[in-house]
Amino acid sequence: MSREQIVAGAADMIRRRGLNATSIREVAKHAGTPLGSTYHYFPGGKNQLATEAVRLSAEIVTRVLDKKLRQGPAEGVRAFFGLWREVVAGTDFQAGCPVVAVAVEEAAHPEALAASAEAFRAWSRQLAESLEQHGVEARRAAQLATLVVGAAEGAVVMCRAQRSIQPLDDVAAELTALLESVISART
Amino acid sequence: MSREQIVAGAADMIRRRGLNATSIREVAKHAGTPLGSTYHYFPGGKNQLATEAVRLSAEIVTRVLDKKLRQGPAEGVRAFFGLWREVVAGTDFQAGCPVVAVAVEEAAHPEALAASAEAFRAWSRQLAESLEQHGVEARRAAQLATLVVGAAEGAVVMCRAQRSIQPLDDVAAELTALLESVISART
DNA sequence: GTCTATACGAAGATAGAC
DNA sequence: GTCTATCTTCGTATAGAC
Repeated sequence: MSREQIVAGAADMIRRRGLNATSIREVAKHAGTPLGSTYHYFPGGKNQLATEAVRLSAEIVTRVLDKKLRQGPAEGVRAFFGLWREVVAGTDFQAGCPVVAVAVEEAAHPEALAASAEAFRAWSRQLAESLEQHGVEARRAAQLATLVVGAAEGAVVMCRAQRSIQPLDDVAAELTALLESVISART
Repeated sequence: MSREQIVAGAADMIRRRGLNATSIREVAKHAGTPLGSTYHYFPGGKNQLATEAVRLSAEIVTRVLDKKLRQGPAEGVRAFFGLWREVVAGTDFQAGCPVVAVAVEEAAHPEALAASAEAFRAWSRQLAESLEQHGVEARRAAQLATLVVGAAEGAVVMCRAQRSIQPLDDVAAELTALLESVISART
């Protein structure tokens, strides 16, 4: 089983149960590799594994965003919400965002926390740049981008707790409307 | 040490480290009570303690909201963001929302998860009712209320990861502006 | 380089002495 | 009713046989 599959498995477990409930033992078992091998690939232990899991998850979202934002910020935001909707609904409300899970449980894994911060920053910046390219003033674009990322992440948490997709859909509806009005005003 | 202080201590540890990293042992030590006593007061074990911690935290916010919303939805939203700002900034980005922590780590604590869902629902409903009373149509009011709660919670997570209060302030600025425009349009 | 076996600590929970 | 002592399980991590 390849190294990246171990990381992907770890990311999946983290987004479902959280970081602390994800043991390296279980990650190894899930990947079909012995415990010792896992430590051979990840000498940094749990910290390293969590960090790479966050980075991998962040990159997947970044790539989708990068592609969709070429069709404009509205399309990018739609895709961003679509991604989270798929994760939450596709796992029967079992999974959320691994970046959030790591950020909430911080503590003994500083590098993983830094990777979380970087993920949020990367997504926000992508959205903000796209908004700027469509005429939104820089400060406002940054604010709106943060709002989109924060609201989506918060809505994912609410959806899982309430076992309903409605929070995500509600938030997506409000934000797409808001962004459309902001962009059309500047066009 | 009173029963409620044990719960308050647990809530504080949960919002800092997360649910799984909060052991009953440490909660007991922090409260100055022996481990056995804690199980005497909370025979349901960790599930019960987590559930009560979430409910207590939820009620504190509910009470503030209830009071501030009498001065209108804008004032309520301002207070809501103010609360979270105080928690995040006042702990040097160490603490977040215990309701989110429990929702993200789900797993073996179904009652605690249900309490989280109830907390989100209660806050949203309070905000939605206030918006309705100020002329916002019911469906829209519910959407906006969900947006406020979700965005605040997501921003809290981002603030902790990035060790910056900016996400919360950005989101608050956007949402207060949005709500003002919605309300003034209906007045 | 891969994996087995194990060291060591801490978790949830309980039994039972006071 | 209060607390000490302990049971059992599982966590991270490593030593060292193949």
